[in-house]
Amino acid sequence: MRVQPLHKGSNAERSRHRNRQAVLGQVHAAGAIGRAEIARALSLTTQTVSNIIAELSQDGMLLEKGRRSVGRGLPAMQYALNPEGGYALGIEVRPDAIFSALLNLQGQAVATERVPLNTNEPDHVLAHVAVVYARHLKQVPTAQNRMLGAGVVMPGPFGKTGIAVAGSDLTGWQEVDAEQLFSETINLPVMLSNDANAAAMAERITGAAQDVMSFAYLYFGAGLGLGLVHEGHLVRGAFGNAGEIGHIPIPGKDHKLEDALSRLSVQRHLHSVGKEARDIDALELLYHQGDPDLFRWLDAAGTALGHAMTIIENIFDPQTILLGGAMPAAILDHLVAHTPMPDISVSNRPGSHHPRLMQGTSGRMTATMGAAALILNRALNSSISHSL
Amino acid sequence: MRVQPLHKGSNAERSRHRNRQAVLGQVHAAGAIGRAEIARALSLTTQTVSNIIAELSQDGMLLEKGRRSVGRGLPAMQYALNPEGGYALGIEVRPDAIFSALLNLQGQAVATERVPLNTNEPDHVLAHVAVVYARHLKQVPTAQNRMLGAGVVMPGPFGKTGIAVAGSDLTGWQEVDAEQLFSETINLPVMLSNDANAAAMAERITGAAQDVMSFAYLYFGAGLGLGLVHEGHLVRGAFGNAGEIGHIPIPGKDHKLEDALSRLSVQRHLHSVGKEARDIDALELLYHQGDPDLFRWLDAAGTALGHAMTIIENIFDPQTILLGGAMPAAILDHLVAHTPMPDISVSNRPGSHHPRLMQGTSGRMTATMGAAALILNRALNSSISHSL
DNA sequence: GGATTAGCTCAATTCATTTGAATTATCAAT
DNA sequence: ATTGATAATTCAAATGAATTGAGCTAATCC
Repeated sequence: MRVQPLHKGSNAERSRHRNRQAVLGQVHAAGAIGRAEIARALSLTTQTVSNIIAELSQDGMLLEKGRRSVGRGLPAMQYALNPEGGYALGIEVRPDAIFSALLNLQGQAVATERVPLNTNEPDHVLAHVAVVYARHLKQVPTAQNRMLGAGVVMPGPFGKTGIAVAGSDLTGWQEVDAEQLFSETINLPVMLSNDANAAAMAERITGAAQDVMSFAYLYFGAGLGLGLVHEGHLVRGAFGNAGEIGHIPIPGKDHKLEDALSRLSVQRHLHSVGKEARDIDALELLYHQGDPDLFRWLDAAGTALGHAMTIIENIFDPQTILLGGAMPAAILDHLVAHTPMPDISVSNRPGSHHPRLMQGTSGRMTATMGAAALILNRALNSSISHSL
Repeated sequence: MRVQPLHKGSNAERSRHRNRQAVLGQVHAAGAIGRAEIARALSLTTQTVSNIIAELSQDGMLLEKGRRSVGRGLPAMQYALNPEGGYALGIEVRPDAIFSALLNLQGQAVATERVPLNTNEPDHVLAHVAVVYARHLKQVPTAQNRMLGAGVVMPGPFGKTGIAVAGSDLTGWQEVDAEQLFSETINLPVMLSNDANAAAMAERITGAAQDVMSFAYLYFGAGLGLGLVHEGHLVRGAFGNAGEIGHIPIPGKDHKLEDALSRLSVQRHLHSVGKEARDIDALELLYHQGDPDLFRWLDAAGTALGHAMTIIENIFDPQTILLGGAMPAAILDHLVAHTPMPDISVSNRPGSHHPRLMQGTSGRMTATMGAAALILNRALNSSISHSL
């Protein structure tokens, strides 16, 4: 068996590529920044950064934002990302629909769409994706020649495993190389991921975790997912299935974590008392009405969330845990505010800079935009050389 | 707040440094390998690799191992790591003793020592470490000018947390910068880590996980630790305390995982029935005698191990989980052979290349040698530029 | 025994960075 | 208001390390 090298060798051109990315990353992180400051941060000379910035401006990736005087000396010309300098497509394939979002370089959605599906077999899905993508490009003509790639979110786990997500699985996707298929269909580099990982990346690019290097993201999707970001990079696991936290057994009456902590769980609980909450809005309404059954569920969910936190904190020691996904913001708020912090945890430390539990982005499109964020992150943060 | 860049910029010299490391890494992974093959693996030209190999041979890091004919063409000159080309010091500080090991570039221990401690306060420990290090250098004079660095293992968790390891904590270490202190004392670059992470690195450098990029290592130390290696790199967590798995609550009569699965646990269990097993050898003896009390513990431990596996596999999705540390090999063997694999897991996949649970290195020095392996790994595998 | 294949080296070239000097714009002190 | 210090930036030359292309060597294949 051939042992694959961790990292390829470096040469002048690969250095330039890496430095371009690093410069973009600095600009993204700072919002607006001058050449000399970037040079200091990257341990490069101003001359080098100057050359790279000239190149990036030429390519339309950067915009001049005027000079900013901060003390003595020549005020530095500030540069910012040109939002129209690059675009990333985000595709989320669900059993019954495709969600799609086109993000610009600053992570803003410039086009979104939802396409219902009759069948979710590969050919059918791919055809719809091609059509949606074409529609986005027509809507945003600037994106035509500036596509960085596409992120695709599909329900995990990938490959054959002991977990069968009854009913929610896609048919006919087990045996195919989805990344390859999408890449051929839309003629872009594709990154495949599960919903939680993608959502975590969205938080890192534009959301609550922009300056957080290591964090965990508990994501309410169909079940309960976990996105792990360690030192700025996704922890995907050897087979891309890291973060299937919902299936972990917990002490208590419910068998698995997601039996107590998921959208399905709350819907089942409400159903058992004769109430229905078809979607996020319905749940939000019940919450604002102070529905006692919903609050009973929230109590149990909080306990489960405490267990999840103990596990995540002790195994992964993140700076913070974010809570987000397809839940009403009010419910996420409530959980963040009312979940008792576990004592027995390496994260139970005095004087911590970040709260241990924070609210992330809420809503239906979180994972879709996260899919695109996977690509943006690669363009702005990647230390791994692109496959060229 | 200044956002620290993920990666510094690159230039010709940093490229060379990186390429040198990459070449060393290839040689280490292959055992013996020719220039052209390295060049292919790293996407460099043979000329470049040739230059680097000449440099590394000059520096005494590589040895020629004769030509190997594999087919047509000029047989390639094989190169291997010169074991005497570099050394790493491993220090393990325990409450009552210091363990120390000097490893050569191939990961073999060329000197080991155990120094009992009266007190484990910083000054005292540092003085002993300096003495032991000097003794090693006298024993292995070649190492004098070829020290790559020192790895130090101390009982975690680091910093103030909600976990207090009653009695096993070191006194006076909470407020000091241990890495800094060790580095000043022995005048070497120092990497600080907990036992499980270090042991995991040892498995990757010389042990059962040499060609495994992502794995988890369950380590029997004082309690139960977890070392995580993801894509060849340790996952240390934001504050260096990742892997404190022992404190996770599990379903069942025991509160925490390490109440059922640790050396302390088996000793307590045996004590409760009037038996004593002071050390590893005593445990091994009981095992070979078929002691029914020990086997009762093993059954419970296996159940707990199953829980641990479910958590690790579903959160981290590793290629395999290794079991090692300060336990008799026979007991590790037994656990590996008799633990039922959890069904509900992303790792429960047909046709997997690695077994889901494997036996790692057993014995008292595992973590100590792992400490040194942290340094070797940096020299052979690191993608992160050394602080120069 | 000649053709083919593969490993390796020499010398020249190329790429991207660094170095050092010069220029410009601002602040601060006289 | 003038002068000096400071900082950002650019220009041109030098440097470091990789690539390119030609040539040599030692195996196997036919």
